[in-house]
This record gives sequence, structure tokens and C-alpha cells, in this order.
Amino acid sequence: MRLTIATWNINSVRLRETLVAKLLSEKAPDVVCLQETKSPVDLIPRKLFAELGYPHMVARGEKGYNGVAILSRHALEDAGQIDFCAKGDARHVAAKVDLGAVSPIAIHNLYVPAGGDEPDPGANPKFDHKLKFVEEIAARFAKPEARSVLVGDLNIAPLENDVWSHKQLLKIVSHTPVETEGLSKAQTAGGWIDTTRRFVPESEKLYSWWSYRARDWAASDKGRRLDHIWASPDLGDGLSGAQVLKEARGWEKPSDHAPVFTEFEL
DNA sequence: ATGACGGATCTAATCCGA
Repeated sequence: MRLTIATWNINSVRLRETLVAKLLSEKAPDVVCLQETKSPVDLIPRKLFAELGYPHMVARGEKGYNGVAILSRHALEDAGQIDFCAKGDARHVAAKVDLGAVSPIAIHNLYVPAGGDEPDPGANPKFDHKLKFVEEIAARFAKPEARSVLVGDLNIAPLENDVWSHKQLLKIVSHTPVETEGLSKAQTAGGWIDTTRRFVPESEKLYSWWSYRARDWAASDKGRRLDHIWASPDLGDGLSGAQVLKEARGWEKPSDHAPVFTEFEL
């Protein structure tokens, strides 16, 4: 059977409920993982999503910041959250997707801290938090469970062509060597497959985020690939496609992130 | 200048995003 998973930093699920609805009705992924929902769970417009064919949701939220949610056409079993860095914030949630005829898939939905401006963990506690968060990801996901997927806004653009200018971004938080090496370590430790790059060669520029501050985001096209879908090694043979839905960055009142899709044939 | 926007909050100016 075919399974399509999307991840999208929505930058407020309540303000952009119509954009989520547009994604669900026009692109019809099986599962959508959202980050920066910026909403308590009970205020997420889940009725709207249910009416569009997504009656299942597993989420964690807080007022104003962070927040992660998994919406699904298939039944979900809440698989809990990991309290990375013991902050008690809503940056991770996990679920098992019940696929009936075939074995379930585990999904981990993550929102890694942005890390502030100064890429110095001694001077900037936010950057320190980010580095520790990534270290904890590496430790926790070093031995992937079978049939699992790790997705989310990882806030790191790991490859040279994941940013508009490798050279100019080497000292910019999201593309510093300590971050990209940390993320690569987490990926290789578990043998995780960067599913997007399975289908878009590393020699090609590819972004999932474009700043709100540009006068014309599409014309300047100075983006970064911050949003990722990783698959456990055993799912490698089942990968059938991947894409960044760049058009969504141009929708009305958009998020600054575009949705990222991966398709499996399971 | 990459580039000065956009969201949430104790609705005003402040924190945060990356």
C-alpha cells in the first residue's frame, strides 16, 4: 500500500487552519506532521480536519510557543513524548500509524530549537540548548525501531546545497559546522535515510524555508532546507518519492516554511 | 545587508523565529 507523509512548520495552526485544510484537500497526504502549532491542544481546529478526512490526531501543545501535532487518515496510537533537555516544552510527539493489512509505522515528530543569533554556546543559552537537543536526538535515535520515521523542523540545513550560499552561512545559526556535524552524526549513528535527498541529488539546491524578511522571497530565493523526513534503514526499499511543496510558500498569508513530502510503497 | 517581516501575548510593546 502507498503511504504519504508530510511535515510542515505551520507557524500557528489556528491562524493558518485554512492553509492546512488546503493541503489536506488538495494534496491528500495520509499523515501530516505539524510544528509550531503555537496552541494548546484543545484549541486546535481538529473538527475541521476531521471533516476533511483526518479524524485522528495526536498532539502536544503549550500557549504561544512550540507545539507539535500529527494528523492522519489512519488510526493513530499515541506513543508519548520525549522531554528533550528536560524543559517540559512541546517539541516532540510520537504515534503509531495503524495500516491494517500491513504492519504499523512509528512516527516521531520533532521541533528542534532555533538557537538564537550567536553561534556560541557559552555566550548564547539558546544555541547551547539547540546543541544539547541534537545530542539527545543522536543518543535516543541511535538504534531506530523497525518501520520508523523521524520528521520535523530540525532547524539545521546539513548539506552545502541545503542553503543558498554555503560560504556565507557558515557562521549563521542553522548551518554552522557544529550543528551540521551534530545532525549528521545523529543521522549516521542510526543509519537514518534522508528521504528527500534520495530523490533530489545533493548537487542540486533545495530549500524548505524562506525568510519573511525578503522583499520577494521567490525572486531572491535565499532559502534553507530545515525540514526533514528520515526513514529507518528497513524502510529504504519502500521509498517511492519525495518533494518540497514550494508553491505553498506562495499561498496567501503563508508560513515561512513549505511542506515536505515523502511517499512509501509498503 | 539575505533582510527589516510576522505571530502570540495580560492589546502594547516585547519576546521569539532562523
